[in-house]
Amino acid sequence: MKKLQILSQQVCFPIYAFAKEIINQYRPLLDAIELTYPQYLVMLVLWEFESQTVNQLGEKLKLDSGTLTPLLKRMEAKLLLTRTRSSSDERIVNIALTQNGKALQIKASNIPTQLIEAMNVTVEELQELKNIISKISNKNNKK
Amino acid sequence: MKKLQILSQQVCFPIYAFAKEIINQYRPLLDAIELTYPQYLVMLVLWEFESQTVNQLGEKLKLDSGTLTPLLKRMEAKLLLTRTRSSSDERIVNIALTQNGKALQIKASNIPTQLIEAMNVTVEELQELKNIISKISNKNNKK
DNA sequence: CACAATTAAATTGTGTACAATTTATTTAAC
DNA sequence: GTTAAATAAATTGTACACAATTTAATTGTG
Repeated sequence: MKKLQILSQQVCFPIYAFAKEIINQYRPLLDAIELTYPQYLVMLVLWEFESQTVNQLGEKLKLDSGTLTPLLKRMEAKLLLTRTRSSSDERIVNIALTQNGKALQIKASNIPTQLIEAMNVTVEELQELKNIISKISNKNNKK
Repeated sequence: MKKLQILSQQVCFPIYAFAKEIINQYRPLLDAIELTYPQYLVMLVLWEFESQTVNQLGEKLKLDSGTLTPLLKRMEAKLLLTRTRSSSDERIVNIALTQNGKALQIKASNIPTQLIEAMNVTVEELQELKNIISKISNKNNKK
């Protein structure tokens, strides 16, 4: 049993470290458009779906309102998006892109390619990684 | 190019989400011994190496002193470890386990097995994941 | 030997991440 | 139709994570 309590034997630590490494590789690219990685993820969703509730964003990005509310307020302050209470249901806050936010998509368009270059990986390798993760994740989502 | 700017096409987001998922799966197990995941990683290193400098811990865990200093102070407050300035080089702080810290290894011994059970994965799947990550990571470490 | 360069931690400041609670609104049950 | 249950965000509090700077000690060079 003791063998499982050694860092080099850990199977989860490399994933934790690799996820951080990815975010660190994104950092200089995202600095150029003044976004953090989680903020960039919000932009990806909004570029695709135009308008989203806080809940919808949270489901897609696996983040709760405790994380999203302040994050979205910072993005609102940067004039990237608007936060508007729904008139039909005052509990819901709708997040929508501003012109600024929409325009940013063009400036960000080369980031995916740049990241893959910076990480010195092939799309195939990342795809392989993605496949294994989704294989593992899906087992638990169908409960 | 636009296709690469869609969340579902992102290859890095699943890794980011999966890393968080792992930590969330660890949480209830680690709550029982009052450790966070990064604190657990520190314990793994110290169970293996007995004494480490802050730098050595940082290299192994890919964390800097800005993260480690307050984290180690919290662990010191919990009487798991001691922080002692090296007498031969006053810049260096040595981290060593207390009896409490050593004793915790036994209480933590079933966590790896419990985690794999909780995540509903096989060791083989995690090993496969680890292999791909190390294949990718190693390409960049030999510069 | 003095002093610049380097090194090791600590500090400061910003931004997640998430549990737990709170507030406000809506829906459901009686 | 009023109150209880449920829902959506926001708030509060704790703990990373990391860039940038600071502090203190050590090493290297002339």
